[in-house]
Order: sequence, then structure tokens, then C-alpha cells
Amino acid sequence: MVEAALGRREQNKLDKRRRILAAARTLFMRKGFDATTSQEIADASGVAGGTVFTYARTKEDLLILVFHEEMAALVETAFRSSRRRKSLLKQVATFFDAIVAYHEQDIPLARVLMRQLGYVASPEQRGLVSDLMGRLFGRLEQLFADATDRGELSADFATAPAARAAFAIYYLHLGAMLNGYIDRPQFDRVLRSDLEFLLSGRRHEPVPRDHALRPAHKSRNHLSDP
Amino acid sequence: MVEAALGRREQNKLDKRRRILAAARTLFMRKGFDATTSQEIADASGVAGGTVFTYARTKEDLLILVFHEEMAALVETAFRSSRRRKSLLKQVATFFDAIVAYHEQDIPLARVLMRQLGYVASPEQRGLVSDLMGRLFGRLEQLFADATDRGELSADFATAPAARAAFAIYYLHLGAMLNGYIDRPQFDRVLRSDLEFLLSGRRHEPVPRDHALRPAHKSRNHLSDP
DNA sequence: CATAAAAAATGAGTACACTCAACTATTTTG
DNA sequence: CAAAATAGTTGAGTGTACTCATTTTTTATG
Repeated sequence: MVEAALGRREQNKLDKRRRILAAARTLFMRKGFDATTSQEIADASGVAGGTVFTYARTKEDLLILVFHEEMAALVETAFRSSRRRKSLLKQVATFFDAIVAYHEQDIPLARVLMRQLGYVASPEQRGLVSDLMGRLFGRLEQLFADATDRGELSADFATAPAARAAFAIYYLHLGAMLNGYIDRPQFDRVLRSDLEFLLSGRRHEPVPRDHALRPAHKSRNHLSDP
Repeated sequence: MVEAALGRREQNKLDKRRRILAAARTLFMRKGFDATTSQEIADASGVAGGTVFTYARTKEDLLILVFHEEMAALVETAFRSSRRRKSLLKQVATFFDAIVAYHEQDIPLARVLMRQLGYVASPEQRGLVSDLMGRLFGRLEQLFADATDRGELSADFATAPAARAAFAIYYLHLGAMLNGYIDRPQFDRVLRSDLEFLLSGRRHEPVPRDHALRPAHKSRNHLSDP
């Protein structure tokens, strides 16, 4: 076998990992996070109980492992949707709408997911969450940067703080919705009005400008490096 | 006995509750939240294991019960400190500094506390968290309202969205610090610069104005009612 | 190919949050 | 004041996340 760059050991590990994550995903969605026991996940993936914990330190780590890829893809989807709108405000709102639409498919799971993003217990988890946050901030910031490019914002507009503020506002209201303080229509209203506030008095009339004068974008924020 | 408006039953309950909360507080601070068992709390307060759970549905509820009063008082302390500063920006920064200073005394506990504020499981908890958030938003908003009163912000400045945005930014960075993404100096820097961004271009030169023209402040936000 | 070394899987065992049927203390009623 | 009703306490029992000494599988070595 020439093509097998991986030994049997590595192959088996990869395979088990795949089965465990798939089983966990299915069960979390079917029965909920709390109601799913680690033993059920083990049974469904054909391994012994203890084996699950050699692939994820805790059940919570498993949750992050399971949804990391999916959420990273979600950020890209949200970004693409948002670019179809023409004004910055609508772009940012559309970006968050796409993410909320995803969470709304399974609100109990979204709650647990959000809790885990806000309470990082293990280094493995920190890495994954950090990566996710970095992608999200990066894409959000790009929306702001594009807006400065097309002159909707002034050239010296601080895109990184704006992206952080927009996300912070979104996150606060998402939490309020997931914890039952507000419902979806209220969420939509307050998110839009608070984003409006954030941008109020900062927008330009689009003015033709010289692109070459703007410095390259390389602002990094504390959540963007792994 | 004329003064004992409470029957023996109520007295006993109150007394047990007091002992349980005191024991929980001590143990959470001495050993940490996770390392403290519900049995230890029961032993330290002279009740049986099961009794603890008639006063708090879960260990997490107990945590909120224990720190609710203390955090409400903290908000008032923070508010009073903040009023000693003259500019709005410094006031808001001082307000958050006071809260951070409190959390820094016991960071592991602050982490757990923050997790619980962001993931409300029981109705009892929702009530307490909601109350706390209401107080905090109320005080923050008051700082903004005072700034409009003295003409630092324009009279039509939206204080409620501003208070929410400021809190959201603070909360995001606090989480970043508690989860180990940034250290305290970085936190201070990024919080100040992001608050600066939030207020940039919105401040007035103080101008003498007619106070009677401003409508009374009664803006409520979704986190402020119990 | 046999044997040694290393890595991974196993599952019985442990600790702990929480439950609940039985019990005890208090209040109400006649 | 006794008896009935109500409220509160108890602690043994239950379920489950996670551990770890032992066993099995894979790879490395001569």
C-alpha cells in the first residue's frame, strides 16, 4: 500500500474520532445536550465508555469539537449573504441574521453552545473558540473596511473597534433572546436600533476618493489569533 | 411575644437559609465553586444534604443567591466612584473599573459567576439576574443622561442604546480577560479605546442650556424589568 | 518472524449533584 | 388540648461524567 500515508493506528484513531463526533452531533440534536449521556455516544460509535474521553476531555469539549467546523462555515455563509446588501447597516444586520437563523433551528443547543463559547475550560477548547472568534471578527471587520473603501465611512474610521462593538451588541441581545428575556421580533428590533445607534453620525455621503491613499488593513484584535 | 411577626417555622427557615448562604459563600471563596460539594455546604450549615436543595434548585442557583446582594451593592459603589470623575468617558471607565476590581479578587469565581449570568437555567435565577442587569443598566444609563444634562452630549442623544453598547463592550472584554485571551493591562487599554470609539464624534463642547426642555428619562430596556 | 516497546482502548470503579418516600416539626382546627 | 393538616427535613438511593489500572492492538527492533 503506497497511498496509505497513515499507519493503521492513525487510521483507526481518525475513524473513531469521526464516528464519535458524528454520533455526538446526532444525539445532541435529537435528544439535547444534557439528555445525551457519554455512554450513549460511546455505544452509538461502537467504542467503550472511556474511549470518548480520550478524544475529548469533557462532554463540553465534545460539543465544541462537533460544531466548530459547522460554525466556521456558517460565518462564511453569513458573510456571503451580507455582501448582497448595499448599505453597511443592512450588511451587518444580515450577517447576524444569518447566524441567528442557524441558532433558531435548535435553541436549546444554541444556549449550551453560547455558554461554552463564554466559558472556556480547556486549552483545546480555547484554541477552537479563538479560531471561531477570529474568523467572525475578521469577516465583520471586512464589512466595515469595505464600507470605508466605497466611501460610506470616512477613511480613518476605526474598523476593529467597530467590529468588536457590533459583535458585542449582537452577542448581548442574542443572550437575552436565548435566555428568554426577549422574543425574536424584539431581538430584531433592538439589534437593528442599537446597530443604527452605533453607526449614527458616522456615515458619509458616498464620495469618490483615491483608494491608494488608505493604509492596508492589518488590525488584529485580541480574539483573532489562535 | 408581640414583636415576633414570624412564626417559628418562618424563623427557622430564615435562619437555615442564612446559614446555608453563609457557608456556601465561605466555601466557594475558600475552595472554589467546583471543589465545593453540596454536602460540605450542608455540613457547614448544620443541615442534611437534601435540605440545601430546598433552598436552591441547583448549586448554580446557590451561587447567584449568594452573590446577588453583593453584586447589587457593587453596582452602587461603582456608580458612586464614577460620579467623582468629570468627563463621561472617565466616568464610564471608572464604573467598569470598580466592577473589575471586585472580580479580580477571585478570578475563578468571577468566571463561574459570569457563566451563570450568561446562562440562566431556572426562573428564580432569571429573576435575580434580571434585577441585577436592570440595576446595572439603570446606573450606566444615568451616567449618559447626566452627561446630556450638563451638555456633554446633545439633548437627543439615545442614552439607552449607549448604555447597552457600553455594557456589551465591557462584557465582551471582561470575558476575554477571564478566559485568558488577554491580561489586565490589555483589558484596560482595549476597553478604554473601544469606549472612546463608541463616544467619538458625539461629544459637545459644554453649552449652557435650558434644563426644563429635556423630557423626563424613562427609557426602559429589555434587561431592566424584574 | 518473534519479541519488546509504545500507544490506544477498555470497563469497572469513584465522586458528586440531585431526588424522593418516609419522617419530624409546626400550625390549624374543633 | 388532642387530632388533623400542613410544611419542612432527612439521608439513602440514583444517574452520570469522568478516572485509571489493566488489557489489547499496533509498531519498532534484531
